[in-house]
Amino acid sequence: MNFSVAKIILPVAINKSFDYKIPNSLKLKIGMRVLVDFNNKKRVGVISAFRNTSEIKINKLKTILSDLENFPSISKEHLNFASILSKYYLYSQNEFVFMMLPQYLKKPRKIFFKEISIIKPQKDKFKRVFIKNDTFNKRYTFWKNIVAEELEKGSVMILFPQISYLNYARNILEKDFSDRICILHSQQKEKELFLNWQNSRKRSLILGTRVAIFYYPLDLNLLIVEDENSPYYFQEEKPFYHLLELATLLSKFKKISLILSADYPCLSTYKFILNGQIDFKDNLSANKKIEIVETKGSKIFSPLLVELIRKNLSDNKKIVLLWNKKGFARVLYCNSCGYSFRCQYCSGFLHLLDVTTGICSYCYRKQVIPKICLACNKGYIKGKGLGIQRLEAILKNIYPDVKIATLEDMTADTQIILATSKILNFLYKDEFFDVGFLLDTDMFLSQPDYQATYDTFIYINKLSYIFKDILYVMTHNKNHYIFKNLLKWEEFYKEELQLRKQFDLPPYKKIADIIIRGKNKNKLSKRVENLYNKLKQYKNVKVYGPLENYPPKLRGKFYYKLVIKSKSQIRLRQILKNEIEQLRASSFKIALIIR
DNA sequence: AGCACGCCGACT
DNA sequence: GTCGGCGTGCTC
Repeated sequence: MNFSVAKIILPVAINKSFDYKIPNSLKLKIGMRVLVDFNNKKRVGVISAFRNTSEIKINKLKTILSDLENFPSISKEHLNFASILSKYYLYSQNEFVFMMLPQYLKKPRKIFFKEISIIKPQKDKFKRVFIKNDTFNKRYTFWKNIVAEELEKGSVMILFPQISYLNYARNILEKDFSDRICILHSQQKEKELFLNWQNSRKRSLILGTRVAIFYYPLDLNLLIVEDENSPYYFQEEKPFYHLLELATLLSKFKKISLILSADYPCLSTYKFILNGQIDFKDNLSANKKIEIVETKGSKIFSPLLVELIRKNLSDNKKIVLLWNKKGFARVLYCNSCGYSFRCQYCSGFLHLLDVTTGICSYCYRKQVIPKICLACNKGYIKGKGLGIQRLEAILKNIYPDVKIATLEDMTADTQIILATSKILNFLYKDEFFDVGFLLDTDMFLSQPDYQATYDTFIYINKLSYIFKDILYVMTHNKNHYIFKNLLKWEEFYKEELQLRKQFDLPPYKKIADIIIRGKNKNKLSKRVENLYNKLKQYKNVKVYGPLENYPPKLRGKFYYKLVIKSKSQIRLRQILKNEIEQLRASSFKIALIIR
């Protein structure tokens, strides 16, 4: 049948397609890219449907200018999935469709594809399994055969939290699947990503970061999320999705299996494991050596620690001291009038980067710090709070003959290395150290965030893989419940879940932080108040606020926060979608964190 | 989303 | 007077 009108999806932030007349000369299919005149600009659009009538007067319709390909880049199924996603994420179907197109295809290029016939494998069951083991290598040996089996019938996608991890895994997987591997991540050049995308359309093994899920091939047969507890899986900008959610949605939509693979599950996954919604395969872990050392007094380098380090040095061990604060001092103040240096654009204190430079902890703007206070003209500027650089200086005093350096500056003969949590990247380099000392355990535990204990648990356990001999965990508070079950993870998880339940926290209740920023503080607070009153009217949710966000001022803009709690994640997303979409065309910007 | 249009306040 | 920030409405 010959249709006269095509519905075209264009890259705009509204859930709406636009009707165009079809010229006789063109053979078009759903999902094809075409060139159209939209708002007096030539834009690439994607055909979503064919009609013979339009709600717009036929003589007002413009005509499609040209086709841009011989074979559709987007399938009907992808259009459908984009529509499902738009129901509760802060993006329209249109925007999701364009997320599924590589950048190269968003431009008006005419492409001739080699036609490929894709046979969608017959799948009819959504199944989730969690595979637990210490390292990627061990987990891989477990699911390698499943990948090989599923590749017989279609494509497999494995997602990684970071590009460095992806490259590390690629080296391992290439030995088994070299001819099938396609890599997709956001830092590839336009052309490169397009070529990889093209290769990945059929019977491929795709390795990618979180963006890759939008490029899934039609014959996708199995989805694997590696290192599933990684914080990198949360997209902190629009459309604010968590990859685990998206992976679950896609697997359900396509009725395929989802393998979650990590050293430890995230708490919400563990809750699903407990109630039987996720299968669980635990493979015995290696024995970890973690020792909790109670420290007393305010000195970081207590006599006990000094001796412990000295003993390990004399045994010729390579030592890493872990301290997660950079720079020299954390707060700069005048010892006479008490004036403290803050960033003029943000609300943050300046940290001392080197002898004369202060740096804002939020915007990284640098500022010269005078010796004498400019406020009272007589006091000297002093620093409070230890940064890793100051720690290095103290250490060189205690051990004058020992080679000490930071992780960035270390050489082969460095004996004591000072490192921040960045050291976790060594997990993907297969490099190990002998002995570790976690010096700032208490600071991790006292973060004002309900996730602090869980995050510390994961941090300590991940750290322990890096050390061949032992990881010493220094604390003033040995009675904290985290230490009771540091090596018995299920005990820890059960206790943590119980606390979360007791205090109405995730994964029992879903929480959204709505963060609104704007230049005009008064107008902003009125707007936030307004939104609060609207949100309050919904049933079965609790709204808190408005609160000043932390930091309350950043790069010259003010930040307010509303917190909304709900039992149902979907309901929460729908409410947010309703209320926040209306605020789009205002001078205020919104960020969302949903946990 | 991006853009034009129209309204109001502040200031060469 | 007019420049520019911001709210509103439209795009086939």
